[in-house]
Amino acid sequence: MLKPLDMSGSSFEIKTPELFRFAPCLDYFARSTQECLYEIQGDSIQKLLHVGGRHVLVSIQSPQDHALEVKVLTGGPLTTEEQEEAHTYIREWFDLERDILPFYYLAGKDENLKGVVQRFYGLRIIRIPDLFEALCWAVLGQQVNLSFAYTMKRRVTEAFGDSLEWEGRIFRCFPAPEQLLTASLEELASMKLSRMKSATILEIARMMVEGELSREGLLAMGEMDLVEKRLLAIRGIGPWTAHYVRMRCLGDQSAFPIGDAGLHNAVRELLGLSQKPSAAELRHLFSAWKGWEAYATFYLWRTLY
DNA sequence: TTCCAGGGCTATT
DNA sequence: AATAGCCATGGA
Repeated sequence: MLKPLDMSGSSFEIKTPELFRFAPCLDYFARSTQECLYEIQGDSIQKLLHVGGRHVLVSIQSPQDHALEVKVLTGGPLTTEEQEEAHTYIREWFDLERDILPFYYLAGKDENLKGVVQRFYGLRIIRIPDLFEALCWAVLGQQVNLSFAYTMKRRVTEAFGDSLEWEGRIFRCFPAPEQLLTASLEELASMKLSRMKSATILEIARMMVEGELSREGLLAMGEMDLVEKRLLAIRGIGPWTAHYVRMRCLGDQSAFPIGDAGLHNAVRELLGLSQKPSAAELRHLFSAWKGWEAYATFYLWRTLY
C-alpha cells in the first residue's frame, strides 16, 4: 500500500486519483499570505503534522501528476504506523478518496459551472481533518472579514498551539482542545474574539475533552442530518457553521452553506446579477448540482480571489 | 464615514 | 414565524 521512496522512511509516495491536480490545490493554499498552519515554498507545501503522539514536519510536492511525494523534514524516520497515519491525514486533507467524475460530468454540461471547473481543473476540496480546528476556524470566520479571521487564528495558535523551528522558520499546529482549555475567556477576548466566539470555542474544547463531542462520534451517526442537529445544539453554532464543518471536515459533498456571504458574491458575479441572490434563487441554481453542493461551493469560492 | 465581511443570538412584533 | 439590533474588528 505504502511505497517508500527510500529505505530511511523519510519520504514516501501517495497515489492520486483521476481528476486530481496538485497545482490548483497549491493555488488554493497560497490564496492568503496570513495562513499560519502551513507554508508554501515554490511548488511544495510544508506542514507540521501530529502523528504517533508527536510532531512531524513534512513537505509535499507532486513532480508527476499521478502521485504526491511526501518528504519527512523532521521527526523521521517514521514507523510504519506513523507513516500510515500521515498517509491517511494527507489523503483526507486533499480529499483523495472521492470520485469526483460525476461532479465534472454534470458541471461540464452546465453553462454556469463549465467555465469554473475548467479554470480550476483538478482542484479538490481542501479539507480540515481535525474537528476542533475546523469548528474553531468556522466560528472565528463567522461574520468578520477573512483577513481578521486569519489574525484571530494566528493569535490563538501562537498562544496555545505547539510549534517547531526548522531552518529558521517556525511551523505551528492548531491547539488541541486540552491546550485551548487553558485559556480564559478574558484571554481570548484580549485577542479580539467576541465574547460569543470565545465562549463557543471554550465550550467546544470542553465537550471534546470530556468526550461529549468527537469526530468519530459524529461520523458514526451516519446521517448528516443528525450530525447537523448535534452541532446546532451547541451555542454559537448555526446552520452556516454546521454545513461548513460537514463540508470541510466530515467530507459531506452535499453540505451547502447557503447563507455564505462569499458564495452570494460569487453567484452574483457568475450570473451577472445586480444584487445578491435570494435563498430561493440559490436553491434553484444549486438544484442542478444536487449531491455536489459542497464541491460547487468550494469551486465558486475560488472565483472570488 | 459608511458598509460589509466565508453568522448567530436575543428581544420584540 | 419574521425581523431588527447587537457583537467585534478592520478592509475597502
